Amino acid sequence: MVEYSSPNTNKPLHLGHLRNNFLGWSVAEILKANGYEVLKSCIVNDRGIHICKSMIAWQLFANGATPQSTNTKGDHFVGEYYVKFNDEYKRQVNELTASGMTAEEAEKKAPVMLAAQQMLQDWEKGDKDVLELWKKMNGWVYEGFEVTYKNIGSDFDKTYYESDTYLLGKRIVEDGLTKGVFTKDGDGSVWIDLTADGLDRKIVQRKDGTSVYITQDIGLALQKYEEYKIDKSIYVIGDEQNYHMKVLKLIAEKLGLPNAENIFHLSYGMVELPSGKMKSREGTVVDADDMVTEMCETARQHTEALGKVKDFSANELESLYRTIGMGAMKFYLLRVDPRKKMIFNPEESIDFHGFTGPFVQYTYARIRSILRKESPDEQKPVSDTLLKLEKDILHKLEQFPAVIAQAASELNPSEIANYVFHVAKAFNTFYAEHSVANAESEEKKQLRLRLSVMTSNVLKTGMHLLGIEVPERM
RNA sequence: GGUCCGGUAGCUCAGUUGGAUAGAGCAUCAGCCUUCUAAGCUGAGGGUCAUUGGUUCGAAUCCAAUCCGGAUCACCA
Repeated sequence: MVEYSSPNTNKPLHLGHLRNNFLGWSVAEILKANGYEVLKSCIVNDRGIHICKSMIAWQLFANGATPQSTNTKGDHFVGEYYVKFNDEYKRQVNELTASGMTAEEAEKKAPVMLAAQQMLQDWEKGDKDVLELWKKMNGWVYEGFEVTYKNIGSDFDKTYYESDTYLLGKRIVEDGLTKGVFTKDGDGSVWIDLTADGLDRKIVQRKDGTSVYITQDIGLALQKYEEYKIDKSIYVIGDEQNYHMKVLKLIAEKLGLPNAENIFHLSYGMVELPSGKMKSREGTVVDADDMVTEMCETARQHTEALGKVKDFSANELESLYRTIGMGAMKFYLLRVDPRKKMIFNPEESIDFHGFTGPFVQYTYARIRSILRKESPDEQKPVSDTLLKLEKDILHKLEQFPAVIAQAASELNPSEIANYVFHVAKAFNTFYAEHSVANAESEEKKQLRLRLSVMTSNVLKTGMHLLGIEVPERM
């Protein structure tokens, strides 16, 4: 099982989430290509203090506004209130410190923060009004996410909701207490001591009895196993959570959960801006929806400038722009080693030349153009000698199965991206030097037609493993 | 401070089970469209592989130290 995406329902998706989504989807496909049975799953972090924050802000500032009334996409609408909460929180903290409170005290006593904490307790108690507001606002976010997921091609076989799994987590905490894995402090909070394993003491339940982040993860780990008896549980989660995942696995082992040793954290690096890390709360994020729109727009400009598809219908054009725009974006995010952090400079938009998605797509379209005019004839003899550039292509093509296996064993789609680029490069070099249609002999022509078919198949299959479509013409 | 990750061309990245002149793409410069799509092809310039020491016939790759950058160690998620 590959768990990926895992959004919070308090803000829209950004570029970092896109890396996660593309990576998770691609890893799942690569594993399938190696014969594994794969389930794609998603845990929606739909409850918790962060959700309450946007709910509080909506109550305070919205005056009943809705996504419909403001004509805003639902996830963006709710995200605005998450930002408003943090603005108000900062303002209140400043006010309190100005009146003589220490910063630490002010952060705990700010009225909006107290209100959010109270709301979380009310939520866990099942307060009717709180639950109703929660459902309403999450509903808005889901409507927004649905659009984004459809755009970027993310899909899931199973979606889990934290609001369903946290109770199982809390039950496991109870069990752990009786087993002596966890201990309760004087104030009622529950802890696990991992100092013997080189880590720290970690809280698993707050003194007010509400659950923390890791509580639901423990519950989910068990639930996944009980439902599907999975033998490998891959979590596609950012490397900022390395410690958290280490703790999760350790706790699972100490609790004796049946699948503890199958938990694997596919840790990927953050996408950073030249100015540093993206922060939702400070508005320094590259929004996922904006990014998609921009890429398709850039694809349109390039396509129009080249003027090769003037006979396309409006629908065909729209679909082509999406194919190229998304191809450029996915390839860009998947071509580097997932474990490494990467820097994205919004000033320099994603390239369409060189080591890019459109380069590979272009090579494919070029080959299809040849094959529309002529296809190999199985009856005719094939040249039995290979020129250097023909041999180069064949040599590359032969590596495909090994590359797929390698990508699977490393859970690394960049292996595929690099490979597919080199195949395309080899074909283009050949293409500039030799002609297929006007080959020196009929045998040569047959050979080259077959090479073309094989190359186009490898490119198409390889790109599919990255979640990228290839166009017949561009 | 503890733990973990990283530092390769102006920029973004490959290469790290030790092996020949360290590779791409972008950017710069010079060429290539009367024949299958120039989103392409060919070539040039550009590197003390952070630094120092060690192991080795041989180090970008292994070891140690140092410097620089980042993540994390929350009753946030």
